[in-house]
Amino acid sequence: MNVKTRFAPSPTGYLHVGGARTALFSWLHARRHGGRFVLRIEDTDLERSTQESVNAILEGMTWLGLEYDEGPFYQTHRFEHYDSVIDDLLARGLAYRCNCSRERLDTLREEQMAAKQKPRYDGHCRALDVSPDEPHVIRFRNPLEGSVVFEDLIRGRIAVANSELDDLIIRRSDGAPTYNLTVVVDDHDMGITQVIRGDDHINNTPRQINLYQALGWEVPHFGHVPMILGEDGARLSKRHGAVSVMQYREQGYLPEALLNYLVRLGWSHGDQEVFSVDQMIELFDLSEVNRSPSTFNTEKLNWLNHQYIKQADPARVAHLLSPHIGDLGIDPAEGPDLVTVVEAQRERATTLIELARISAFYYRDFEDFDVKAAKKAFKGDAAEALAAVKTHLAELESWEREPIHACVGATVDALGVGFGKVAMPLRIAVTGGAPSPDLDLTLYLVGRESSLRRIDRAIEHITSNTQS
RNA sequence: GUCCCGUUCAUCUAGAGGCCUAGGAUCCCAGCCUUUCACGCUGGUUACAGGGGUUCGACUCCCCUACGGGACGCCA
Repeated sequence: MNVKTRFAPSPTGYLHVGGARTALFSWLHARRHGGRFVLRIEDTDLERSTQESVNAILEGMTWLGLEYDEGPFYQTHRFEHYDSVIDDLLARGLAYRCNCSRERLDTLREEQMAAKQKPRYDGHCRALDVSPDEPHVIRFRNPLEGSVVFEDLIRGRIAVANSELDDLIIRRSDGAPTYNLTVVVDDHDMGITQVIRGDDHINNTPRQINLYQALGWEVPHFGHVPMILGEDGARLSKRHGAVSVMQYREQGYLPEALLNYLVRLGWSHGDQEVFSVDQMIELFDLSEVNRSPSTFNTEKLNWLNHQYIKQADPARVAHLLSPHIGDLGIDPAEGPDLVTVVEAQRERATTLIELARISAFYYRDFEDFDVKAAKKAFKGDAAEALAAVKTHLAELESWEREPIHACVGATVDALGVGFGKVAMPLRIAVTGGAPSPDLDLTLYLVGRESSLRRIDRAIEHITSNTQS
């Protein structure tokens, strides 16, 4: 069978992580089975849909690398088609006009709630033959008896009695079709074989299946993925922090890290934690997706991002890092090669923002010494040690790692002290206390001029502090 | 309220009746490594929601309860 899946967001906001994971699962299923992946924009709600949202969703999909084979299709471009389907249902008596007022519907709902019943339309207009000339909506004539049973790809068997369902509106009084109709028409027309979507749609599925059957169409398979909760156990929303996929890019996350985090949320393959996209495609299976909701955990995302920053191609990381360096007001061209800096610093940062921050000292003098580091390093004879090592460094013929290393060693020998007595103050003098790699590499990258200048600054700092 | 769905460490999860004195990962703690910070390595704390069955045996199957979530729109 030719597999075809889709992602069908409504453009009423950005692409959030929940939607992104649903899209990922859907995309993975298509890729895994050599099928096709369709992007469809469900914009039948004219009030809330915006072009900016469409752009934001497209941007998020692109950043994550979830490329689609068909689309984006827009439901607003297909209204004529939906109309013909609705007219057909009407002609065959499978739908009917209803002119119940909103007031009547409201009181009906209230009465049913008061009577501890599930609120639903009572079928008042079913046999009334409302005139097409007066204001009306079109309702689908849902079967009254029996039940709808389907085998969910993730949840297993789900059964709902038709007596629980009511006659849903498929065309509004303004003539616009509604979601439950358009989704069925589109999934059918586009040849979707597996409808993979959030589990907030589980309750819609039985009524949609009734629609498929009324239309004489083959019913696709359904897979409802559980939702993502915030750290407090409530549905993930803005108040939990970043929910937009693009916010993660801004905050210095790598797309493959987010993807890896998302794929492991509700799905696993034994004890494996790190998956390349190719591995996900090879191993992902809908039947292994969990049935319960999972909580979004930024700490684990951070760990994964750290892993990816460490193992990714340094040139690529440097490329992704440069805008963040720029945000600090630094031009990476005016200092050591950014790729080399990335290689030196990457195991010390969990995000690109952090990487930029701890790498700033290579490019410009830091403002202040880290208080704790300075207190620890600048004690005893630190000023003397710095003066001594500066003299040696200033005489160096070539500013390379080996000579720098030898130079520090020579100073240690000359002073007859432990290596740390010289190395510690020197490191803090040059870095200000930021995490840094080998001392000789650090000095080499910072450069001779800046290093010597900063040593002077440190000596000044120490003497002024001890005097006061 | 009614219907649908769910419930293993703080979090993500493994577990398809005996392999479970419940495994891995994140977080946290301790130690090692070390010229800073990290990386890395070693070790540690922490979980089968509760109650009934079924069975020689249940985290695994069934029922009930509790708790959590979703749906109940002329939103999607």
